Amino acid sequence: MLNDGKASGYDLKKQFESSFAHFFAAGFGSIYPALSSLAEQGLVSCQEIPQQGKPDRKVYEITAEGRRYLLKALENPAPCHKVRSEFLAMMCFAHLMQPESVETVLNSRLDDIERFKKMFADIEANCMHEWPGGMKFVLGFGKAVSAAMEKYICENRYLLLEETQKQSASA
Amino acid sequence: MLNDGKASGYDLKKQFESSFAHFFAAGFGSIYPALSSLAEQGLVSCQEIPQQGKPDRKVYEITAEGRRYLLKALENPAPCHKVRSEFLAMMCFAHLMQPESVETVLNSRLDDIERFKKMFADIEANCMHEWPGGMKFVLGFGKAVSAAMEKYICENRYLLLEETQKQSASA
DNA sequence: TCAGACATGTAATAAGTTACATGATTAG
DNA sequence: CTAATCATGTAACTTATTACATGTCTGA
Repeated sequence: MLNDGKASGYDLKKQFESSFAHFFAAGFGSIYPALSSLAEQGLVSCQEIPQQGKPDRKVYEITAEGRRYLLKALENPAPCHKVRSEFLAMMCFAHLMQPESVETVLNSRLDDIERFKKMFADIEANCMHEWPGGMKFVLGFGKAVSAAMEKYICENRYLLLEETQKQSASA
Repeated sequence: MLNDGKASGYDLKKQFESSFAHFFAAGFGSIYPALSSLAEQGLVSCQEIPQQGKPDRKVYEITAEGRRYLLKALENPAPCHKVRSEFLAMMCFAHLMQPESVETVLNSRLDDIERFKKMFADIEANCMHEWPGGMKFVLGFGKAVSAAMEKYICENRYLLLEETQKQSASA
């Protein structure tokens, strides 16, 4: 991310919460130690800007060595793409749940997707023009997958509810 | 998984590599310690079956207490669904890559998706009938999302390649 | 006046991955 | 004869999450 310009840990966190949110999570507990470690290795440099009332702002910038390192990292021919879904794990056992409980879970998932869609629209309206094609591709990917998930859930939720109904009727 | 019947760690691993592969990864290093810990807590019981030439087969079975624990765990109203994609992270920087390198990455992703699709078809043909609706929903979810990813990549890969071409032309 | 943005970090814990360690049987 | 399947586990290491710790400024 620093390859696209200087930033503080706080700035990066905001990116993780917006444009990167659909495929990569990171909290302060990962970001700050990572920046320190990168600085130690000489892959980024750090400029401290004194401030009143809050900790000094530390603005990080990628170095020439950092750029070389990034380029080498981009040579990985088969980067992974992993999903870890407690949601899907839970839905495997929908027949053990109360129908209202299944509804709640489904709706909360749909809400998450809705939030992503709003975020995508926001990003598209604001900062998309200044982005390279790669970022557009990645944003579009998120939109396409979100839309597919939403459509699938809406069209197939009956599969889950039928069974819990049967369950609660026999119980 | 033990709720659907007895199994050994080895058996569970096979499930993680087939029907669960698209939303939950686990290796032996996670499975065996987890089974031991569950047994210690009394949530599963273990029956050791002696064998020659290989370690005793340990068949685990869920206990009544384990079932109660599962039911309580299924009350979580907002289970998470996380994606961690080195693939998408890499594609953000496609403009820094060689066009052939981008092609390689894209094709390897497409191969992965193809493998998933074959696996889904296999599962559907074999064991699907005996499954509860939840498992069918989850399998269908995987199929829908895989299809959406494949379609998106095929229709939008030009976004990535245009830029690297420009890059290599100007270089 | 109260929430939220700004701004950094550490420490403890939890979780996950990888390598190591062993070895028979079976199908191609 | 070779690769895969069966079958278990531990130890070391890497990674990520959560809670803690602090405090100002701004807008509603």
